[in-house]
Amino acid sequence: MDKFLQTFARYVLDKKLNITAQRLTIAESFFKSEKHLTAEELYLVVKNFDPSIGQTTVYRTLKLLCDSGLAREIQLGNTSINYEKNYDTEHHDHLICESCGKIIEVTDQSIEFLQNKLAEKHGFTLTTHVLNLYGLCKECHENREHLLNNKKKYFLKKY
Amino acid sequence: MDKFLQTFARYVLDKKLNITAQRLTIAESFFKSEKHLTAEELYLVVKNFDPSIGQTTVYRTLKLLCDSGLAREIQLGNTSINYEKNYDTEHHDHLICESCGKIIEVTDQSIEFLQNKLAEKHGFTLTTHVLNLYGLCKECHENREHLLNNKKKYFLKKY
DNA sequence: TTACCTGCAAACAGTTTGCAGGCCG
DNA sequence: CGGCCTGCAAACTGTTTGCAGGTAA
Repeated sequence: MDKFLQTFARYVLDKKLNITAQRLTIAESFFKSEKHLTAEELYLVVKNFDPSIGQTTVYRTLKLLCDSGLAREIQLGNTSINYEKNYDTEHHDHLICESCGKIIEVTDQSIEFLQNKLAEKHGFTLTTHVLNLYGLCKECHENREHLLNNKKKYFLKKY
Repeated sequence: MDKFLQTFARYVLDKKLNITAQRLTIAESFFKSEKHLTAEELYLVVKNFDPSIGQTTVYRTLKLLCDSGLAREIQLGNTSINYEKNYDTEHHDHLICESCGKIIEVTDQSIEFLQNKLAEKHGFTLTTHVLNLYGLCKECHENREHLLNNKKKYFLKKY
């Protein structure tokens, strides 16, 4: 973890920018977090540490983290931007439960391989990709069985 | 095309809503369009037909079209929501050029198959998925060759 | 000292909502 | 006629920007 802070610090210095308490606090909170946070969510976490930090600075620091390659923007819902760690980890895809919001990260080499082949076929040079699979997780699927039954009844009545 | 208008009209009536000139104009413009429009873009098209239509109505009608299953929201860039036709077409993935913005629609059965297997492995029941491949199209890749060379020089100088 | 950094408030873009009047059926 | 529909303006959300004062090096 400190390793990432150091990487971040080095990047900041390289760009002739300053290392500040705010930037370190925000970066550290980001590295510590387990989830895909939005700027808003990270702001709330950071504010617990140091209530004087404003959200503007969180936005700006997240942008810095992305520039440095340590973070990455991802699109999960249609609402706002989530930020994901982008170091020390393979690229991964997401299984997203539309009911409880749970997100499972997965990697699948054979899918990656086919994606590359597909891009090649169309003359594309890939830089990145997004694969989100939306649906219901096992638990939610079971809980919703009765809802589905209701829907079935509705259709039967209708036709 | 008229077929889709009729489907839309039937859906509207089914929901005990009214068929109005605005809704028909907006739906027709949407069906005619070849691209993935945003609400804003569709509004501009519609305004050519009938300048009295407001964007609020475009938003509301697009929502109706989604409810009816004839349209679908998709995320392409990080900015706004694009709407895509969702009828009479297979599901398709997108190859997106980050330079010129060109979008190529593709389908790949073997990738779909692997996605389903992946979801199954995690107990997920899929409803939909998003696969966007970002990169450079052939033309842009070639045009950017010299830019890449400049970057290389930069790195060599630095290390 | 000098340029960068920060928090605040204001601006902004995309989208949604409240409302008064209008139209469909 | 009654409830749905519309356009307008205003509200809202997430994000960015201008600015005056503060801080790193």
